[in-house]
Amino acid sequence: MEHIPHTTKDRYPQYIRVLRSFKSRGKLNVTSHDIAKEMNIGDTSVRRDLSFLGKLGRQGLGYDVDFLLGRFINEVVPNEREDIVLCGLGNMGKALVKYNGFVDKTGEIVAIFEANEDLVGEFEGIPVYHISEISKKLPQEAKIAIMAVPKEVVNDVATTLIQKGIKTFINFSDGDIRTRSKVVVKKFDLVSMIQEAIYSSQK
Amino acid sequence: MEHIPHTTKDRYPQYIRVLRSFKSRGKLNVTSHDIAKEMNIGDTSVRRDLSFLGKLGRQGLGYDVDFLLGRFINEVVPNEREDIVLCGLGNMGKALVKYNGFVDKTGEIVAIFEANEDLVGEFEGIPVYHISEISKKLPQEAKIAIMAVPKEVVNDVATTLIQKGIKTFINFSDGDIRTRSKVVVKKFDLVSMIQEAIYSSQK
DNA sequence: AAATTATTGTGTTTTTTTTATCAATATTGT
DNA sequence: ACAATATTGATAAAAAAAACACAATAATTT
Repeated sequence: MEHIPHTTKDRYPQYIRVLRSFKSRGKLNVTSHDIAKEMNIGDTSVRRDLSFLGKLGRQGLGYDVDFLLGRFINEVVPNEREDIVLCGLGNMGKALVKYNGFVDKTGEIVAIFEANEDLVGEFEGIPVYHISEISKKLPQEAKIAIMAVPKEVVNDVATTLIQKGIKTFINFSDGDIRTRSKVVVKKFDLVSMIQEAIYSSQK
Repeated sequence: MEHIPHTTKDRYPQYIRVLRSFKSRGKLNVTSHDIAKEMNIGDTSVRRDLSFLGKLGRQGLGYDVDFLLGRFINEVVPNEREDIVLCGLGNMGKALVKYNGFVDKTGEIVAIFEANEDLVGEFEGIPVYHISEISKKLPQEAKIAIMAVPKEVVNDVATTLIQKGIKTFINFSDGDIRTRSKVVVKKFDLVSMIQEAIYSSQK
């Protein structure tokens, strides 16, 4: 296949976000101009980006939202559904479980690990194990972990998970995950979010 | 001043994040190479980016972490400290209040609005008002709102806030904020985070 | 004190990305 | 059926960004 530019690839997740938004508003068809406006780029760039995935539009009419969304999801998240484990069932952990966002079959939390014995059992239909049981109970297929544990333990928990084969982390803990292993860590950072929001308001 | 490239400006928040990370690790001095490695760009790009803010480094030695961080914060968040209001004190709201991240004097939650009467009073030292009292109790100086309310009400609450002068939203609600007003909305999106993490692991 | 090493800041070149342009084509109105 | 309008996809041109290369300079070693 022809080489896809780096900048184009970086925009893929944003396309999904924008298309989901269009879909949720009941829009069945979009033009490159519609998408471009929402993404703050030029419509030519949108058409160019899309062209790398094939001839997806109809001249004179535009693009089918559902078709385009499916095409992007297939490109960004090829697997049907990822098994995700959650570590930490405090306020953040609970909020994430309840977060009504696991649409598009991207992933599903299949197990929760928590230090507080009182919470062991089940939460929202998902099994909750004690955090000391990670090695024993970690689902085989899980490759992604959401971390919502206190910063004091985040590195120890991560180390155990890496030993058991976790390759990708989404870190909601205050602390950083530092490791020599080649894993992907995506950090949630409220301060950065606030700073970026302030910065955007100024521009 | 000379024109600062768009890509450079977009990297500013990332510089802050990386420098905070260096600082937390006790690093007092960094080279353009150190920063570049952490940001996955070339060291020449780092030096070029920094050069727009002045001659900040010392030849042969590198850059002072504290000085550089201060310089960036001053550029991205010029005000000493922003007053922030939080709407919604469910699991997500509570987690955000406790989030140990309001360093660097970026901002502070000064008031909370919540629909559940039982929670009205105080939380972690911050006054909690009933959500119906936004018009009456919204602090004058507040320009930023963190939204952690259910999707059913997020638009109504946002509308009230906009009328009272809020210009910037950080939206943790499932629902989107749709408005004709020119406000900045930064959306937290767990699905996108997961998708981006999966996508990064593949590359 | 001279040589060596490390590293910044910047002018220049190369590469990448965006924008402009337009033929092709689909839809809609007359 | 024809004209007008809308919009894609692709090629070419322009602009922007990144990488290269190196003089300047600071610290360290011999």
